[in-house]
Amino acid sequence: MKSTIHDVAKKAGVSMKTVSRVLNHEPNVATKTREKVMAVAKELHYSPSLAARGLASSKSYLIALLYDNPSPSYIANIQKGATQACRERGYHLVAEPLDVEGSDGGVDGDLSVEIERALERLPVDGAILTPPLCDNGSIVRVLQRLKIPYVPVAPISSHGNLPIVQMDDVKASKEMTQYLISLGHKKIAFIKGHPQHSATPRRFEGFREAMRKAELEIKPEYIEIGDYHFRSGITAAENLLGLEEPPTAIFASNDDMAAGVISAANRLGLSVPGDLSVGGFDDTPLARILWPQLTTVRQPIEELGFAAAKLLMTKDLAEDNARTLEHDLIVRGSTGPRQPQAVDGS
Amino acid sequence: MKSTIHDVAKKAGVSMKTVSRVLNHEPNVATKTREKVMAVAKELHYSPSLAARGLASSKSYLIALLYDNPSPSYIANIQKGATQACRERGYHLVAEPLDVEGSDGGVDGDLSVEIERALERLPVDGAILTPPLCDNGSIVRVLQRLKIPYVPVAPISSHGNLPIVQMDDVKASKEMTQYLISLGHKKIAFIKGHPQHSATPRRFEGFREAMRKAELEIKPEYIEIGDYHFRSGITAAENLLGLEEPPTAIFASNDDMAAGVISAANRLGLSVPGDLSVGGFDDTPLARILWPQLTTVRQPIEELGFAAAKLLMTKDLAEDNARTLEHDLIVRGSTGPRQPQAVDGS
DNA sequence: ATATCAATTGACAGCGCTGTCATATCCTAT
DNA sequence: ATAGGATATGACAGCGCTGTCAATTGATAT
Repeated sequence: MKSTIHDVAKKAGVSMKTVSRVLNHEPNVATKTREKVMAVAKELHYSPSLAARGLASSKSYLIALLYDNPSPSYIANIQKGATQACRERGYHLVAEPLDVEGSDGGVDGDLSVEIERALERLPVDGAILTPPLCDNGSIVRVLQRLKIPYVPVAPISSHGNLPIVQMDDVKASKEMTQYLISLGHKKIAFIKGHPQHSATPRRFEGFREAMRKAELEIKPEYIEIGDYHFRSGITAAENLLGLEEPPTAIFASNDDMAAGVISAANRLGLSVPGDLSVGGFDDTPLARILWPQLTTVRQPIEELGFAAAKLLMTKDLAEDNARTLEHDLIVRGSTGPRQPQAVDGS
Repeated sequence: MKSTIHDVAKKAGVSMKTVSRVLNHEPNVATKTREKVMAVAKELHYSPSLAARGLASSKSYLIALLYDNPSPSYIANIQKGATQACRERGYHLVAEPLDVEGSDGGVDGDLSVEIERALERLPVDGAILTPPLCDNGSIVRVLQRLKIPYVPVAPISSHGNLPIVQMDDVKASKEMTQYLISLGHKKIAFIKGHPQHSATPRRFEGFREAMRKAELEIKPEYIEIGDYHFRSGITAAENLLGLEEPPTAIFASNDDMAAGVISAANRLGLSVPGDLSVGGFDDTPLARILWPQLTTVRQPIEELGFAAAKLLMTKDLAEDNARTLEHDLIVRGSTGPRQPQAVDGS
């Protein structure tokens, strides 16, 4: 039933090695031979055994996606992009969820063991490291010791001169802020994310740059510190909107917190975007579910996954070592022009 | 660097075959020998090569997770459970997102080809089929032709006497309805999901059973048809709440629609749960983000993934052919006792 | 002590492919 | 026509493991 390279070789009247060459797109095969082999291979429904190939060439045609658990949709998108890239080249994506928190008490022993066991056994040809894993020393060390090439997605720090894929958080954040400013807002508040997260300082930096450039004051009381969760968005918004001179726009550095802001505003009887404009970041599914729908920044997540996988497979690992992909500012209903004080909309 | 079975055998003073036996938990190995081998293996950091093992035994120790794209969180949870099960047995999970919609115009040719190419090359030992794929004829056919064992997760139809894993939608829905009834509600509306989806009729059935059992009338105008999306929840709620005699509780058959209901209610100035109780289904992340948080049904998704993978690996594929896992009714803030008409709360 | 049988162990081939290196073929320049 | 070099092909070993089956050991019964 299942045909081997031997069958193809015999039927095509060539040696196994030649078939192998054709299948691997190696050079130095006569066009005629190549065509003949291709034809026979198709006819016989031949497809090479990954195991045999792997054993002989010590490659596995497998790429691991290492992740902890940021939002499910983030991972799903990375995974989608990566799988797509893999398909194009006959690779496959192996999912390896890790549990940084779970590995008791922060002693990084457990985690290393977990990942090591998983990867020693499975000789993947490369690994994609998503945040926050890409900044986890013990994981990176294991990878290096196992000599597994990896590509960090949106890491905080540089990884030697390893190529990384990322987006420009600073620029995106700046664009959102500038958009808010262009709507006439001057009193703009910002809600930072979790201090540990790599994007947090970058998103704030973008905000600052835009404000400075527009010569707008950043009042200290307009800067709140959140943790990327819905709840913290509510708290921050309550503080902000309780101020004597509340902001007319709030830029929350992710969608969940922005959702919190909208929720809080609604409860305080403020209309969005009439009384308050709200900007988010990430374009999660939530952004479209909210009412009004959220103006936010779409991260090129799927593209990041695609690029990471491709880098791993093509071993351009030395070429240019940071691929920055383009985001989009998605304008929806949660932002609008600043309303003149003390006058109701419409 | 990388040690082989040969190294272990030599160092332990036994044959390779014996080492192999120990590693595969085969019987008929003297306890003493087993321990000795284990010790040496650990000392040498030995871990078998999947490729070699696969080649020799024609098994791959790989399981494919085939999915289309219900919600990302659904897949993420299935994946998490499945990976966990895989780890316990030295297997790995390969993610294979498929695109049923995308395969042009519904001619199922494309999709078959897509999956076939992916799977012919990668001889997985089994596949987990998530909805809606498990009810897709062409996919099932490919799997059968390739002789790949598969376990459907929550399929509509039975698959011969193949084992499946599922939850009891009818029972869960009934419980939610009974809970609503126990709060004193009598005018309870139901929002159905997308007609194509397997769970839709089942969830409605549970609702009906509970209502019938409580001898409560199901007014035709209290039954709305949605599509599992937020938007349809809004529309349905607007219809329902615009009725002369509006319901005091709405049971939406998933969380997204329930979120729509809450949103619509808020906009109409109704308080939840004061004026209207709202129940959802799925316990998506959204359920905790809403305000008030949603009373809903937690599906045992992770457990389903775990069970499916385990079935595949242990080849109990004939034993009992439907594993029904337990759900939970999660009571949160969106439901409360029925308020006497025309009296405000507190 | 010896036959008998089960438990334990090992020798060896070979899974399907690719790397290495040798060989055969073709073309170009003399 | 012939050497020289490039191009195309093939023979063969072996990747690291497991299946088969034979050999050895130990235990039990006579």
